[in-house]
Amino acid sequence: MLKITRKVEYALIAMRHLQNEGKNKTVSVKEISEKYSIPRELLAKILQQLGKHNIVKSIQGPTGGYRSTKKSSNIKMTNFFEILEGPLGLMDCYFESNCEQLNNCNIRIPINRINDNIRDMFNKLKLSDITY
Amino acid sequence: MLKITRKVEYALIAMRHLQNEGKNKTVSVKEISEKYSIPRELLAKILQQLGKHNIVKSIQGPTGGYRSTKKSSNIKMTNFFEILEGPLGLMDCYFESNCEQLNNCNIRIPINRINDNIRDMFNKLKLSDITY
DNA sequence: ATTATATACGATTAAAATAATCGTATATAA
DNA sequence: TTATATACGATTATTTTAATCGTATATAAT
Repeated sequence: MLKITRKVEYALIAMRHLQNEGKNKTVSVKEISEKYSIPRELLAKILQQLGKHNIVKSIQGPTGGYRSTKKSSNIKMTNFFEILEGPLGLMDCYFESNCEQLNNCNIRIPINRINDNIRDMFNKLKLSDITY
Repeated sequence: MLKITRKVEYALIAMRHLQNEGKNKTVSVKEISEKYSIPRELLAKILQQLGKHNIVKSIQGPTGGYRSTKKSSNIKMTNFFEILEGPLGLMDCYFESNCEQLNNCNIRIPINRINDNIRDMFNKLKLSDITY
C-alpha cells in the first residue's frame, strides 16, 4: 500500500531527464526508454498524457520528441499524480460514494481527515522537489 | 495509487469497533463481520495477524472473541500498516534494492526523501486518531 | 464426556488492478 | 519520397489483492 505505480515512476524519471537534458533540445521517447530500460510504448503513452495537460510539449516528426513546458516548481504533485492516476484518496469515498456500507462505516470521517493531510502535503510538494 | 487496501480498511473498522463496544466484553469475528458486511474468514485472518503483534488479544472457545489490548494512542500507524502490509514505502528500493536499474535511476534520492516525510507523518499519527 | 462455538492457519481460487504490447494512423524533417 | 517521430485505441499478460476452503485446536456450557 501507498506505493507509487510504475506509471508514475516512469513519468518522474522522464520528467527529471527532460529537466536536465532537455533544456535546449527535444528528447525522444526512444532515448529515454533505452537509457532507463522503460518499455517504449508505455512511456510514450505516459508522455502523451502529460502532453495533453501541458506538462510537456510534443514535437512530431524526425528530430521530434518532448520538452518540458511549465516551470516544474509550479506543478503540484497532486496534479501530476492525478493526471496519471485519477483522484488521489486513501479511499474512494473521499470523492464519490456509491458505497453500500456507507451508513455503518465507522472510519469514513477520520480517514477523510487524514486524506486531507496527505493532499495538503502533496499540494505543497512540487514536481521540482523531485526533478531537481 | 496511495489507496489503503481492504485489509487495512477492515482492520481499522474492526479496531474502532473493539474500541467502542469491546471495552468490557469480547467481540467475536462473526459479530463484526456481520455488522459491517466484511467477509468473515478474511477478517479472522486480519485479527489473527494483529493478535500476533499484541494489538488485540484473542480468547478462544465459546464466549470467546477479541479485545483490544494496548492503548491505541500508543500505536503508531506506521506499525499498524506494516503489520498488515509489510514495509511502507513509495518504492521498494526504500527498504531493499535488488533493482537492476538502480545505477541510472534518477529519482531514487528525492523519492526516498519524500518517503521519509510520509513515514514521519504516519509515525506521528496514532491508531487512536482513527478509532476515536 | 459431549457438543457447540470460538479462534488458528496453511492452501487454494477468484477478481481486480497494473503493466506491457500490438496495430494502425498521422506529422514532418531530410 | 523516405525515415523517424508522436497519437492512440484495443488487446493481452502479469501481478497484486481479495475471498474462500478445509482442517485443527481451544474451551464454555450442558
